Amino acid sequence: MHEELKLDNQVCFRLYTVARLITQSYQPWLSKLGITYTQYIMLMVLWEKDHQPVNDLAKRLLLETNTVTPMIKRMEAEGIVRRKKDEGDARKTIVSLTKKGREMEEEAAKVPCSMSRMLKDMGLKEETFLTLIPCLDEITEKMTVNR
Amino acid sequence: MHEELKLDNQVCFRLYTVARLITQSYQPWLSKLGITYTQYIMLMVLWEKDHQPVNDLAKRLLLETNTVTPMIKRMEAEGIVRRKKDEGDARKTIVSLTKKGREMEEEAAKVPCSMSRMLKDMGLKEETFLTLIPCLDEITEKMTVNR
DNA sequence: TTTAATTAAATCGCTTGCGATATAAAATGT
DNA sequence: ACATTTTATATCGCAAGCGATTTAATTAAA
Repeated sequence: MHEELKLDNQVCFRLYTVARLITQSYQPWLSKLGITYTQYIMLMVLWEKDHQPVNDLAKRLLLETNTVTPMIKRMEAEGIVRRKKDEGDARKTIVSLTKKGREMEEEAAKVPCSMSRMLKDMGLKEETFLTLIPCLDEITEKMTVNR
Repeated sequence: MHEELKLDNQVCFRLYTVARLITQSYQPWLSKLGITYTQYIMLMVLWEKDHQPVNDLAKRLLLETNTVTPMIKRMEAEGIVRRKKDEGDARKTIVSLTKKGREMEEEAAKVPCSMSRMLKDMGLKEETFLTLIPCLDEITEKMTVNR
């Protein structure tokens, strides 16, 4: 048996699992809003700064445009965002929030608090998450230097 | 602006990002083996213990059977595993490694070492990952008590 | 200025991941 | 024995996620 191939020795499997578990636990609240987790983080980006080209949105979320374009189109179909060609540079597609998309921010603002309470009720301490942050940021930074 | 909705304040986004980035960085080696990351962890489970029902594999990876069944079928089509109904309990499908699947372990055993070196070359310290492990394990444990 | 290279989006094909549901076998209850 | 419930797997439909390629617009180069 190759010790290095044991699942229990894999950090990546742990990250993969925790990311899925946490994302799943957002669903009860997000489904009330009628959005997915990925759409939720996309909206966060737009609530912070409206009217951005697809490329900037993709860069911010560290996703490829071939993930973002179809996603934005689904959100457009839901009436959450609008797509319009940039007048200065016709290659760019500018994504903007609709009234509906802007108004969702109020409801969405309750989600982080609900999540915190739920995690706390499960017996998870804030400290556990605070320990993760600098490590995750370091990994992200080192793995994205050339982008 | 709702402070709690800023992307930079989201632990979950960090987890989601790092999990994707690390998984992606496995690809150069895994594509040589002709498998995906999820297939790689599935193989790890089978290399540890061959001949397991779909349900046990799913439980071990904390996935649903509706994710595992199609995946196993693709691996079967690749000639890596074999599926056979359990003789004692006809509800169960037992998944076993083929000769090809077993032989892949030798090549796969080189992957963790290559990954470690690559991460090190990026300037990431072993310590960063070791800090993550207990936190991730605690989260996984607390989030899966009722399964 | 015409050509070549770069950039921005979009399209295609395929694998995951998961909620919901279906099917069949086994276990349990009456 | 027969109906009910539980368990194990599979199927369906849809949203990501991403490698590879395409298309169109802009920029740089010759």
